[in-house]
Amino acid sequence: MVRTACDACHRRKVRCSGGQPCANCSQATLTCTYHAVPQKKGPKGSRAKVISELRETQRQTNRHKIRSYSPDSSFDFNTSPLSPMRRRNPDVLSQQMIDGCIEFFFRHMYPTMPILHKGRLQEKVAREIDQSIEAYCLITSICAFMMIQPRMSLPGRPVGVRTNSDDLVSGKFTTASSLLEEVLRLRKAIDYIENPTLESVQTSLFLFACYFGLDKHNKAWYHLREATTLAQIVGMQDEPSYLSTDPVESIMKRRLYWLLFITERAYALQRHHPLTLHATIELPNPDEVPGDRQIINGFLHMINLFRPFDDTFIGLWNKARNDCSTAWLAQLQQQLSDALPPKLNSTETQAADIVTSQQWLRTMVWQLSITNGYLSSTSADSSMTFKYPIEIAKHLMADVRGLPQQALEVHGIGLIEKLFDVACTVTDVIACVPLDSSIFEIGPLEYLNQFLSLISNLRGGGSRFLPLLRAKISENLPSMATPVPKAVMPIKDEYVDEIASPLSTKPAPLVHPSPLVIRTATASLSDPSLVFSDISPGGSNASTPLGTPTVAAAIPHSMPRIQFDGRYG
DNA sequence: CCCTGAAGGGGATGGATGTT
DNA sequence: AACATCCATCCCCTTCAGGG
Repeated sequence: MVRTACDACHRRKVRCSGGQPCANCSQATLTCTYHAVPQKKGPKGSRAKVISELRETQRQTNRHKIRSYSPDSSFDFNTSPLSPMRRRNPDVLSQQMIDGCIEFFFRHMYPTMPILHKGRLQEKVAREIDQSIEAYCLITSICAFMMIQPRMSLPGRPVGVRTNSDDLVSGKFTTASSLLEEVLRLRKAIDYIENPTLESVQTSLFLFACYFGLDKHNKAWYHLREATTLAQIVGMQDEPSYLSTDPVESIMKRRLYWLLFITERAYALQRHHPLTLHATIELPNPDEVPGDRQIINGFLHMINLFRPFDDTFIGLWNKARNDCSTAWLAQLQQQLSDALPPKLNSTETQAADIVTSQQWLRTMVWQLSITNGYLSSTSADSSMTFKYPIEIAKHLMADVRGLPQQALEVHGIGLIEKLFDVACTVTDVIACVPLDSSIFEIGPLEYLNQFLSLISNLRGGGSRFLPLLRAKISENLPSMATPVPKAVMPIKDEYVDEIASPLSTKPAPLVHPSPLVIRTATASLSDPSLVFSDISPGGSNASTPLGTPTVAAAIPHSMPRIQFDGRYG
């Protein structure tokens, strides 16, 4: 018996002589390949999977038999002539799903991730998916990422009948998990680390995005670092590497590098991680792809925003150094203001991310300022005063108000987390800084109400962040009468397909603020660094085009870890 | 119709691995 | 260590298409 049969012999179920080419392939003039990936052997998961499966199907068919007798037509799929090990499992990744996911990606995600060419990707699906494990992994990881988008429906499932939101959610998340597992399994079989391609980098980025969305931040960071490391192995940080490749690929590669650049910086801020990528190559050109002008302009704005958050800032942020100054911080705030033109030349979707990121980054700089004791109540530069976050909140609300809800929702949990970060900072300011309320046309508390209202209305985060924000507010501002925003719409379930949502009329469970123990800032204002040292001096949300990282960071570090709802963890 | 060869279903066998 | 379970290989056999 041969150790591994070649792909053709496996498919033909004939004895394989081994070797290259094997006797059968040689006789049949076939290309003899050994691409098939052996599956892991031995039992996995719960015991007696097959038996329980059989039992379950028998139970179901027995029940059906009573009512009607119909020929079973559910086994006519999956006739693709692939070796069984590489064969797509149509239950998990059907053609329909691939098409649906690609369509969704280019309709909703492309403006924030303009790193794939639609035609090329479709060609890859048609030609390469069965031939190349790299291509298969890329497409599968894209589909997994689409599956965790709040607005994405599960392709191929009848929407409506018998689908309640829980089914849909768990269906989508189960699908996403299977797809992720599939990618990781297949990747083990190829030496993508020693011989990475552009696809490897893209796949790692999508894996990061998936785990980010699933709130699994160790895995997320691992894959982000994998993406940046592979990018460096491929040489993406060197300008000359963009000359030799095919023009379309070169364009997408350049954009990918900059997307990684932005993403890494946002994540570094949120999670106190170091940077690996720097601005070493030319920026993308807005005019190189017809129709992409606006999108790339928006993309350039994002790059501009994150560019100042270099090793120096991150070093200070992570307390690896301490040589900052008032002037430098004030200049950084100025840079953030200058990074954007008065009128954004971008899509609305991007504008949502850009303005939120800008205000969020200002909040980060402000936090660094206060942590290092550089703020003063009398500074002429408002960015160096204690009340600055209230100004930030005001701007943010003004910027966001003009945008359609959808433009905000597309960014998923990431954007909501940024909003949450800013709101938390504002809460702390209101709690700790004596405010002369006459200065503000609208009271700062009103901004908090607006944040609550906004977050509760956005799909994809309300149920995770709203209770946290409520808890934070009631802990720090007990005087603020139950800060329930007026006209709160029922929080729509984050993952309910929009078509299906009219059917699931049950208002999503309003999560009550759990009895969180938030350590309140108790020190006096005479020592501002103490006051705010436990307000996320680092851990806030960053906005990432992928959605921004997370909550826990924005919460005082001493706070116990919170189970949000256990569904995804 | 028969002959031939390919396809592929069924299943024996055995290796690998998780569970007890 | 014994056992259960899953997976891969490949033999055996039936089916079927194409040529005569």
